[in-house]
Amino acid sequence: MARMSSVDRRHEIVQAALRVIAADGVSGATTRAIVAEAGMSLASFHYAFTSRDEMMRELVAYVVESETVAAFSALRFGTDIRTSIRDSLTAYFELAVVADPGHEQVMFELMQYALRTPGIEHLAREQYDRYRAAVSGLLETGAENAGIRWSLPVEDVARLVVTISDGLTLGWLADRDTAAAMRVIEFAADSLSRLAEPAPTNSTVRTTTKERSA
Amino acid sequence: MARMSSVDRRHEIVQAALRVIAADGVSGATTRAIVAEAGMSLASFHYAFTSRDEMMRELVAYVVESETVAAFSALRFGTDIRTSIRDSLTAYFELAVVADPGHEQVMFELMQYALRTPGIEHLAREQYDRYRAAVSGLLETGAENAGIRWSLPVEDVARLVVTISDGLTLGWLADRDTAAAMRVIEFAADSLSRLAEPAPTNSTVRTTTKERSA
DNA sequence: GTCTATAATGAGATAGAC
DNA sequence: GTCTATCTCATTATAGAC
Repeated sequence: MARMSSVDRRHEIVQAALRVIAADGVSGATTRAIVAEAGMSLASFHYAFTSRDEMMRELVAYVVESETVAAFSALRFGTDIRTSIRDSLTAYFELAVVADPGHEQVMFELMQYALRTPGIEHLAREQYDRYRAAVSGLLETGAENAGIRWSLPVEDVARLVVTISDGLTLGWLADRDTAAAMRVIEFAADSLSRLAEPAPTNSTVRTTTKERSA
Repeated sequence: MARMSSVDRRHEIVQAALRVIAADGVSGATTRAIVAEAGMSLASFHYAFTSRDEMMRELVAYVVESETVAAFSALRFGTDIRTSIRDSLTAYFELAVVADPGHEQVMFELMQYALRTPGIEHLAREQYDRYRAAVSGLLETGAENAGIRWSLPVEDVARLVVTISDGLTLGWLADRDTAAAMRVIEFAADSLSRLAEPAPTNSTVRTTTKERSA
C-alpha cells in the first residue's frame, strides 16, 4: 500500500466509514469493516487515529462541514414564490430523499449519534444551524426574485422549511408513500407562501424604517 | 428471585431494556446492561428469549403497540379550531418532548433500528400508521366540537400534523430552542386551521354542491 | 426455573518486525 | 509508515448444578 500523508489517510478512512455506515448503519461501522472497505490494515487505522471514537468525531464534523442543501440550490427561483417553494421542496424530496434514501437516513443516524456521544452534542446543533443558514440564503434570493419580502424574520421561515423537510423525510422513510409526500409539499407551499408580502418597490426608500448593515 | 410466568418475565425484560435504551441508547442496551437493570441473571434472559434480537423485535412491537399520543388526547377541543390545534401541539411539545426528551429520542432510535433490521421494517410503517390514526381521531373530534369540517381527507390532515410534530421534535432535540419551537407551533396552527371550513348545519342538505363518496 | 460458570465470538487497541 | 500477530476485554449464548 502506497504511503500517504496522515491527513489523506484520515480522509480516506472517513470516506470508507461513510460508505460502511450507508450500507450497515452506525453500529455496523466497526474498525474491521471500515479498514476492509478502505483496503488497509487495522494497524493503519490506529496509526491515523488513536481510537475509533476520535475517527467518529472527525466523521461527524466532516459531514456537518460538507453537507450542503445542494438539491435546493439547484433551483432557480421564478417570480411566483409559491411555485418556487413547491419546486424547491420537490427537488429536495426527489433528488436528496427518494433518489438516495440511505443518505438522509445516515444524516439522522449521525445526528442521534452526536446527541448520544459526550463531547460532540454541539455538532447536532451545528448541523441544524448550517441547514437553516443555507435555507435562509435561498429564501432571501427567492424573495428578491419574486419581489416579495417575508413577514417573519427569514431565520424563522428557514426553521419552518427545515421542520417540514425533516418531517416529510422521516414520514417517507417509514412508509415510502411518495404521493402522500407530494400532498404534504403542496400544503407546505400554500402555507409558506402566505408568509410573503409585497416588497416595497425600488423607487421608494427601502431602508427608512429598518436600516441594513452593509 | 421469585418465579414468574414466561410472559411476565419477557415483559419485565422489555421494560428494563426500555429504561436502558432511554439512558444509553440502543447500542448501550447489551444483555448484561439489561439484566443488571432488571435484577436478574444473564441465564434468565436467555431462558425467556432465545436471543437478543428476538427481544428487540418484541420490544419494538411492544412500543408500536402501546405508543399513544397521550399528550394530544389530554386536550379538550373548544369551539375555536385554531386555538384547539395550537393548544394540542403545545401540550404535545411540553408534555411529551420537553418534559421527557429521552422518550422521543428513543422513538426515533427505535424507528431507525426497525428500518435497519431485516424482518421488522414493517414496524416502522406501523408506528407511523398508529400515530396518524390517533391524530385522525382527534382531528375528527375537534372538527365536530368546532362545527367545522376539513377541506382535505382527515388522513391527509393527520399526516400534516405528524410531519410537523416530527420536524418540531427533531429540531428542538438538536438545539433545545423552546421559543423558536413555539413560533413553529403558531405557524402550524395558522396553516392547519385554514384547512377548516364551516360545516353544513344539520338542517341543510350537506351534499348539494359537492357530492361526497360514501 | 434459576443460578454459576464458561464457551465462543468479535470488538478495539497494541507490540514489534520490516 | 505499514504490516502481521497478538492482547485484552465485552459481548451473546450455552451447559450443567441445584
